Amino acid sequence: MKYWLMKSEPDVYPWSKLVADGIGHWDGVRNHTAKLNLMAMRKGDRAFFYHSNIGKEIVGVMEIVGEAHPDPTAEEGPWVQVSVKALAPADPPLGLADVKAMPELAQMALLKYSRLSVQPVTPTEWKIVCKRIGVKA
DNA sequence: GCCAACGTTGGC
DNA sequence: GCCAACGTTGGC
Repeated sequence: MKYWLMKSEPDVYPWSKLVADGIGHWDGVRNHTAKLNLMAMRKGDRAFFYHSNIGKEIVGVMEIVGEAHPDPTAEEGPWVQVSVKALAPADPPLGLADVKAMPELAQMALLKYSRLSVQPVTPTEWKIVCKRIGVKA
């Protein structure tokens, strides 16, 4: 199983909307590195839901329930989306400032590649973050 | 509102 | 193929 972190601006698509929807389609990704990560996802992988811009915190955990397939919102180019399902909310959420304050998370892509919207998380990082957000890893 | 990082575009 | 200009993301 692989682990990921996916960003969404909460005024565009917040965690609460995914919870309400049940299953969500992660579309709109227009960056090649992010696309490669989407294509590497497999059913059963887990991902953190991160609110960018507003909140700047990890707010929940998702499961990948549908592997990469064509993104219908893409007007040109072969972009892809995946399907996700909310598993558990972060209680409490883990803010960007908290991540920065934890030396053991200093290598997270969240800090190193701050503009990448779909990024991998190592199993070690996954475990550490889960512990902090009250979610069973 | 500003700025750093970084991707994309277009002239040459 | 290089690089300047420009656009976008996202933190502060």
